Order: sequence, then C-alpha cells, then structure tokens
Amino acid sequence: MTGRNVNLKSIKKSDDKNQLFIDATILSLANHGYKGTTVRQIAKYAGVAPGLLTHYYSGKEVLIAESYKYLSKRFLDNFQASINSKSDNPLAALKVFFQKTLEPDNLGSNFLRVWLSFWSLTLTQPALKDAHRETYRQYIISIEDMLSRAFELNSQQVDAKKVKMLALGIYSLLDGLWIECCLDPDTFSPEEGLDIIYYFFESATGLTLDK
Amino acid sequence: MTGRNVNLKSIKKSDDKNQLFIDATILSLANHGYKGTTVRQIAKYAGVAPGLLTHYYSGKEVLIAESYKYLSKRFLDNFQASINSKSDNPLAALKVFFQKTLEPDNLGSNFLRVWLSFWSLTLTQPALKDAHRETYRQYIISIEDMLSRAFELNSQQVDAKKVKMLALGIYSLLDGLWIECCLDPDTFSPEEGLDIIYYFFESATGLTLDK
DNA sequence: GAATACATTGAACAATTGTACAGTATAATA
DNA sequence: TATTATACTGTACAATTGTTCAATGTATTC
Repeated sequence: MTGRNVNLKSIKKSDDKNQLFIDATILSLANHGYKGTTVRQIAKYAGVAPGLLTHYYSGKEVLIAESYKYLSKRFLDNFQASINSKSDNPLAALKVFFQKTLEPDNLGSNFLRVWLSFWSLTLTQPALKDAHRETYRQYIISIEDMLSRAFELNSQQVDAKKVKMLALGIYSLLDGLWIECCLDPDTFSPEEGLDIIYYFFESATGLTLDK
Repeated sequence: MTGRNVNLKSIKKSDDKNQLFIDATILSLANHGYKGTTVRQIAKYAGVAPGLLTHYYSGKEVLIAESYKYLSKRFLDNFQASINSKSDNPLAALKVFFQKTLEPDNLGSNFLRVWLSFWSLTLTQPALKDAHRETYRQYIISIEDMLSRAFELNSQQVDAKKVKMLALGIYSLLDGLWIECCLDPDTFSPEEGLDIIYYFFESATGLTLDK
C-alpha cells in the first residue's frame, strides 16, 4: 500500500490548485475547443502531470463542469458588481452592462468557443442545465429591477409583466449581438452593436439613456 | 490492383448517397453532439459500413462541413421561399419569418446541438466561416428589403443606414430568443418569445404588424 | 456469360483517448 | 533524524478514434 489517499477527492481541496486546473481548462477550451481539450492538454497548461487531474477530480467531465460553474458565476458576480456601483442610477447601470458585454475583452472567437462548449454540455448534464437556468434568472431579475427603478424615477407606472418582457428582450438582443460579434467581427463593430442595443432599448422602454 | 476507383471522390457523386450521408450526419449531431458523432455512428444512421464514408468523402471533417453548408442553405432557401410567398406584403412576410423561427419544429436541444457544433467549426475552418458570413448577409439583405418596402408603403423616408441597423437588431433579437428557447424551454414559451419580438419590432420601427 | 467497373463490406491499423496506479519526491510531525 | 502523510509523476492499459484496404458483392458492357 502506498501513501496515496483515495478519499482525497471527496475531502477539502486546495482552492489554489482548483483554480489552477479550472483556469487551465478554460484556457484549453478557448484555444483548442472542446475536442482539443484533452486531459493531457489541460495538464500541460496547468504545468502538471496528466495523472494529477484524476487525483483531484473524479473525471474530466467533472472538471469541465466545475469550470462552467466557476466562469458563469464569475461573470454574474462581475455583472452584479458593476451595476451595484451605479445603484443610484439604474439607466447608467444598464448602459455599463451593455458596454461591458460588448467590450473587446469579452469578444472574440476564443471566448465564444468556451461558451459553445459549455452550452452544449448544459443540454445533456442536468446539473449544468440547472446552473444555466439559475444564472439566467439572476440576470433577468437584475435587469427587471433596474428597469422598474428607472420607470419609477420617471414617475411611470409599468406592470411587472411588461417589465419582464422588456428584460427578456433586452437580454436576448444583447446575447444575439454578442454571438454574431464573436462569430464574425466583420459583420458589425462593437460600437455599432452598442448603437443597436441603445436604439432598441430606448424605443421599447421609452426611456432615455444618458449620452 | 482491385476494382476500387481512387478518383471517385473527386468525380461526380450520386446525389442520393450524398444526401443519405448528410442526413445521417445531421441526425447524429442532433442526437449525440459533436463528440458522439463518430464515423461509426454516422455509418449506423446511414445503414452502411464505416469504410464507405471515406470512400465518398476524403475525411470526416469534410462530411461535417458539407452538412453545414447543406443545412444553412436549406434554411436560407426556406426563409426566402416563405417571404416570397408574401412578396406583396412585407410586414406579413416578416411576421411569417418570426413565427417560423420560433416554431416548435425549429426548437429543442437537439436542434441547438447541431448549430453549436457548426458554429464551433466556423471559428476554425475558413471555408465554413465564409459560408456563415454569406448566409448571414443574405438574411440581413432580405430583412432590409422587407423593411424598406414596408416604410415605402407607409410613405416614410428612412435612410439605408437606419434600415440596416434595424435589420441587424431584429435578427440578433430573434437569434437570442431562439437560443434561449432551445437552451431552456422553461424560461419563456415560443408564444412569449413572439410577443417580445413583435413588441420590440413595432416600437423600434414605428410600423404595425397585422394581428 | 465472361469481363470489367464500380459499390460496399468489415477487419485491421496506428494514433489518441480517459483513467489507473505503482512509484518517487516533498513536506509535516514526532 | 526517522516516520508518516500527502503531492505529484509518468508509465501502462483498455477502449475508441479516423482511416486504410484487401476482399466480396453487384451491376453494366461487350
């Protein structure tokens, strides 16, 4: 019998190591896609031997699932933080959200490649489907909240159903613009994308964004 | 030397066989995703031996690429046909387009799985990137055309730049709604999705869709 | 009905995959 | 320092991958 502890996986893991593996996984998905993201490739990015991955995780799929949960949480946290910094001005907060989504840092084929892989997994892994659903719900709730407060500041009465519809539409539009910007950056520039979302937002809500 | 003709691949192929393989490939992508779409799986769906695929195509990647080109062309043709049937009424044509996109037949995780695989490939295969770009361009041109005619019928003067912006926005919104409807059908129903696109369309264009 | 050309099969291949695990280094503890 | 627990390595293995190709079936042609 060697010193290897079989139960290690189920006990507390070093957060730093976890982060190392998750970062390596995301990097691999970005650069080589789902197919190219092998255990050996991830290990190479992490600078460790392939065997170490199954030492920490019960399987490759689990590691990728963890990476998805981490990344979607990170984006959501980032989103919440950026709108909280403008908590007194809901319209300014929404504008920041639009801008951050179409920021060059968040665009590009490498970026999209990661999300395409993850979305594909949500279709078969119930745990990831739940994670997606919850994250999506949080985005919509936040947008609804900003809209409601904006209408209130404008002394407008808007029922919850319409607010929800507006939130879903705005999020979907932003999503669609982001995807096409990543798929083919030559179709329209991020600035043109912003103009589109601004225009649709203003005409659908009747609200005016600060210029 | 056997009777095998090495040059068969580059010469005229039987269209029927081509179609059989392409259908099998799409079916496999839908049911098993990109990872599960192996040569053996495709061959099983096509009801042939695995070896026959490399007899007709120079490789698996080529077959998948052909499948992408076929499917995106089929959807585009379908789109063009449905709007041409309403060529006298551009607004009705647009409405049909919205409805067809969010039709149950075009929704579901199996459907999305195919497109996620294809989109992933456009990021690395230049030929598929070009195919995507051209298809996208055709959609936008058609939408622009319908919008222009609708404005004209309404005796409205709208410059080309704004028409393009509207077309891009409408297409992106529809795209975003479609994806989320496929990713999680519980977020909102296709009917709610249609209401959203109707509302955003009307407020952004100032046009009124027939109810 | 030979002879020929093409269609199709299915076993075999080298390469790559995820995973397991015996072994070694390293740190902590006594 | 000796002992022990853990971190980590790297080879090995069975399974699966895309592809090849000799063999066989099946039409078509003369």
